[in-house]
This record gives sequence, C-alpha cells and structure tokens, in this order.
Amino acid sequence: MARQEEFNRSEIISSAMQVFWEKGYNGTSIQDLVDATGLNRSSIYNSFGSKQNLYRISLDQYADDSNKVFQKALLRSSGPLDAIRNLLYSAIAEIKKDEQGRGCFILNCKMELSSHDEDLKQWLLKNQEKSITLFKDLVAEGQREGQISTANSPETLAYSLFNTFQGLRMTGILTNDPEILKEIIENTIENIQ
Amino acid sequence: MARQEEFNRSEIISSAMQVFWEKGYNGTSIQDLVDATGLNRSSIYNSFGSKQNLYRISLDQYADDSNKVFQKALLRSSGPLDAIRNLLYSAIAEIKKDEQGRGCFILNCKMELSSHDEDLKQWLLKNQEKSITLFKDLVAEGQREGQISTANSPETLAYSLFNTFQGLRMTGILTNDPEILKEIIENTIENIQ
DNA sequence: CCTTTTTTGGAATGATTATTCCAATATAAA
DNA sequence: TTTATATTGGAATAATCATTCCAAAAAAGG
Repeated sequence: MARQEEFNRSEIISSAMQVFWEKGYNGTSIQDLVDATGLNRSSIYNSFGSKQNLYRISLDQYADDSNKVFQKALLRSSGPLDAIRNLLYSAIAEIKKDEQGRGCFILNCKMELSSHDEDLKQWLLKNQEKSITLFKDLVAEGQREGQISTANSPETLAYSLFNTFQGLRMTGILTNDPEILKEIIENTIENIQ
Repeated sequence: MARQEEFNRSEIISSAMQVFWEKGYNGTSIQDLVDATGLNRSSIYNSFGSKQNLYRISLDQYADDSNKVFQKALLRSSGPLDAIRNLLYSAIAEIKKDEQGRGCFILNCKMELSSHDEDLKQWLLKNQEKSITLFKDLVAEGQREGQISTANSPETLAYSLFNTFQGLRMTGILTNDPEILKEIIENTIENIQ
C-alpha cells in the first residue's frame, strides 16, 4: 500500500500555529510556513490543502490547548469562586509565557478575520458562547452556595467576567507586570462576592 | 511658485484610515489605497512617503478622532463618576456605529503590529498611559468627593477600568446587543462606588 | 507669458504572493 | 521483487506586492 507521512502531524500544526500566532494570517507567507515546519511546499498543500485550511487547523489546536489549560485550572479549584479566580489567573500565566507580546491567538483571529470570514466568525461565536456558559454555570453554582452575590444575574456576571478576561489578554500585551494584572483580578473577584 | 495639492489631505487620510481599519496593515495593498482615496499611486507616495507612514498618519487621525469623542463625553458629565460612566458608554456608541465589526483601530494595531514595530509599540504605550492617567485622575477626584470607594487605589481602579474598556471593544465585535454591554458597564460602575 | 516647482498619470520595476505541476523517491502490501 | 500509492523536491505559474521613474500637466509668482 501507500507510503506513510514522515512527519508528526501535530508537531507540524504546532509550528504553523506559532507562525500564524506571531505574524497573523495576512502577515504569514507560505515560505514562512515552509521555514517553520521544515516541510516542502508541496507537502504542505498535499497534507493541509491550503494556507486558509492550515490556519483553521492551527486555530483549532490553539483552542484545544487553551481548553486544557482551563480544565487544569478548574481541577485545582476548591469551589466555583476559586475556579473563577483560577481561570483568570491562568490568563496571567499565559501572558507571562508570551514574552514576544503576541497576545491571544483567538483574539488576534477575531480582530483580523471575523469581519471577513463568515465561517471563522461562527467558530469564534461558538467559542465565545462556550466561555460565557462556563462562567455562567460557575456563577450560578457560586450563588447557590452563597459565595457569590446574587445582586446580578449569572448571565450579567458571566459577561462581565468574560469581558474582564478578554481585557486581560489585551492589557497583557503591553503590560507584562503581573502585579498590576493580579490587582485587576482580585478587584474583579471582590466585586462578585 | 509651486503648484498646490489638489486634494483635501485629511479627507484622504480618512479614506486610508477606513481601509487600514477594515483590512489591517498587512491586509491592505497600495491598490486598495488607490481605490479608496481616488489618488494616483505616485501621489500617495509623493504626499505620504510610504504605506507604513500613511498607516501611522491614519492611526494618529483615529486617535485624534477618538480623543474628541472622549472630550465630548467628559463635557456632558456632571462629575467624575458620571464622566467614567460616559466614557464607557461612548464605547457602546462606537460599537453601534461599527456595523462591520472592525473593532477599535488602535487595538487592532496593537494586536497586529506592536510585537513587530518598536515605534508603534512606543506610540501604543504612550496612548495607553494617557488613558490610564485619565481614569486615575477621575477616580482620585471621585474618591475625594466621596462618589467612589476608597477600598482600592486610584491606580488599581484605573487599570481595572482601562481593562474593562478594552474588553468592551473586544466583546463588541461579536456581541452587538447594547443591552448586554450596558449591563457590563453598570456592573462596573456599581463596583467602584 | 514665462519660469519654477509640484503634482500628476501611467508604465515599469523586481520581489514576493499562493498555488500547481511533474518527475523522482519512498514505502507498504502482494 | 513487483505493484500500487503517497510523499517528496524543486521548478514553474500567473497574480499581486510595494515602490520608483519619467514625462506631461498644472499652477502660482515674477
């Protein structure tokens, strides 16, 4: 039968993701992807179809990686309020790792492409809804347990938390001082109690 | 003496700004700028030097326009707390106007170019510092007047407000429902009182 | 009107863009 | 080892990229 792919697919996607993340979709050329992955031009097209498709696959992998980070944050939490705190703190950890100041790949995609690519827009909307639902469920549980104030609806607080989270990823691009970011988070946590 | 420019300079910059804002720096070609401005290729280079320079000039004009919006918001305010509310609400107004979902040009610039262009990074830092200082001064005055809680320092609250503001511009790209955005703002205002 | 200076129009530049093609190579099963 | 299929390398494609060049046109002051 046929010859097998010689490369590790997820490693290649990871390399491509780094480039797209750093340079954006329009700032990335196929040559950049050839250089970063070590793959031949033909192999990229043969295995991934197009630049657009490889971008989309890279975005999926980034989202998967992010979800793993969030899941870990949830696992080490002692309750819903602590879970919300840990989720926000996981953003600081990501910002610390991001020495170049590339920001969040998903937010970068939102800014660059959501108004031009309807499929990506729908993907981003679904991704956003998942995050908000996660916050909403945590808030609702925290309210039931009496940890979180019931002055506002779970939905309102969920949107506020989501808004703060996105803000952190933006603020973290030029403000890498973790102390300032921590104060923003602690202030947010105080406000929902 | 010499012949004069035939076009209205700020109108041309405005047209260029719209294109850069919509498509980003890397997504915009000189041909796009020729089409949008109606200027000849030579005239663009003759009058603005380079694509990079025209982008920077467009960004300056966007910042000026934004500052005018903020100044208007401040002028119609009855005090520091109301001023903060009006500043945040001015974001909703901008989001409403932005039917295409292009977001904020300055934030787009931050995501696309701050890690690649040191000059732009410094420009963005200065712009950010101005915003934070504005919030800080308003908070400090609000605390003096007793409108704003002194549980947190003016700096912490300023960063939190700035963070919320940036978050709103991000959230507003896919969430154009003003009611949700209003709730985020009202929640923020409650929290600093 | 003539001179000086600048802006124009439009073609030309050479580099880079995404994508395709094809022959050569590699591999797994028969 | 032969056969069948897939992956490669590298050149070729045609379009588009940012920028430059130059001659023609325009305008303001003398």
